Amino acid sequence: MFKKVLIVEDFQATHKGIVDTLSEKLKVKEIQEELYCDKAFTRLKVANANQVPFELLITDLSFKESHVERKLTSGEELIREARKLQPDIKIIVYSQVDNPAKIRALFQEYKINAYVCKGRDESLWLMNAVNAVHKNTTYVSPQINMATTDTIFELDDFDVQILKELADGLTKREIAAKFKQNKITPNSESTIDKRVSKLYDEFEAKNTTQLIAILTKIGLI
Amino acid sequence: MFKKVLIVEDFQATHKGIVDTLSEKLKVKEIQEELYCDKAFTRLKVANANQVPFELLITDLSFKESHVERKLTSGEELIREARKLQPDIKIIVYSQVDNPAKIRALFQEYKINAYVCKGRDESLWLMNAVNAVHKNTTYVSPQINMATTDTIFELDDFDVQILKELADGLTKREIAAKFKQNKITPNSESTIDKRVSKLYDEFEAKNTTQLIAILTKIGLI
DNA sequence: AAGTTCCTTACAGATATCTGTAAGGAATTC
DNA sequence: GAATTCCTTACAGATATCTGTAAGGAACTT
Repeated sequence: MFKKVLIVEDFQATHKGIVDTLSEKLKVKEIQEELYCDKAFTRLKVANANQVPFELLITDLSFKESHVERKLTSGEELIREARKLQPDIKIIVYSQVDNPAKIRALFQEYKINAYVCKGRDESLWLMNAVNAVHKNTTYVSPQINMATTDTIFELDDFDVQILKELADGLTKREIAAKFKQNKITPNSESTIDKRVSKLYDEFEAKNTTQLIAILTKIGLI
Repeated sequence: MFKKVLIVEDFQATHKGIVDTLSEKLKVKEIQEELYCDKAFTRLKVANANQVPFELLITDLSFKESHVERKLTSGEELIREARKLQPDIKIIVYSQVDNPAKIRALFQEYKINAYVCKGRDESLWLMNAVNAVHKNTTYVSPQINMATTDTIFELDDFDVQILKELADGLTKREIAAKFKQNKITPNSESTIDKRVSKLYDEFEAKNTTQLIAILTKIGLI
């Protein structure tokens, strides 16, 4: 079993539950906890420099703002930096996000090793996740239906960029102009029209407003 | 101090933290826990019928779906029913929501007694909340800025109804027709135009798309 | 090299949005 | 009861959206 684990999570009350699971049931010896991404990353760096690196990182995705100034403001940023620093570290994400597309993106983009969704029976899933990751396999807690086909649309960067500008209130004409200015191609109003229309089909939206509402709700933009 | 408290929260790992705070620091004797709103409500009813009612209810707002069929699917519904059953029970909401408008609505609509936002130092805030409620005052954890004026716009039911239809992809013309059919007044396309335009000013949106994006993000629709 | 497919772009016509102006009715003030 | 204010509604003109068609270019197939 893992010997040295770092837990990063800003819900203090949740720490105890995780630590209990790890120490009592999984007999992990050294468990460190952090409330802030920046501090957590510092710990990773120090441990690495001292050649006693962490083997497993368990982190949430969202962290509330605070008076403390932060460089890393989200779990995703922490994961990205952790991967850069220590490519072989195991990473379990532990969050309330239950959107398959988002979770799939975490596996693809950051090569996370497991995803555990907060909720009932979470300690069981966390145990399963740790065991699976220790055996070099991946794990996703069971209530996430990764097989759902209705949300696997790949939004490429270009689409996301358009959608964010639309959500920001820009017209398609303005977006085209902005893209031209920023040398982003393609950049004709027509192409942007076409791209967005294609998204209507994929997400069964009738117009831009509904499309943005749908994507905002499932957290893709 | 309170003697009999019910905690309703579907994040199992969080239970331990809350229970520790209540039992060790606040010396609460009887603490019961539930993962489901329905079961929690049953407990309230039984305790009430047996004339040993709970004095304090601490509940989350959002509960993940599960295979168990549910009547009460959210903390808000549980709170509403609890208030009906036992008007004098103290209620502390413990959730990750940090939107002042939403929290204000909880105090107004359901007469909750305190609101604690999940996050760093939450156990301290929870203690403060319990103490305050015990003294018959209200409490809101400090990182929530209830004084912010930029989110206190009162969206009346009519506005919300329009916004939901827009987010559903209906055109304003269709909304007007639907309102006429359902005998909802006012119902002219023009009035709907005007209402939405007024919301642009309030939320600093340039068009419908941005307005819906803003309101969806802060969770008002 | 010709054919196919896919993407980008232009353009055009039908709808929808947004922003005014203006008129009428209800409630309130004076 | 006249004046004021607020809300609803109609209408009109300028933009923006949405949906086609069509042309040209790049990449790939045959």
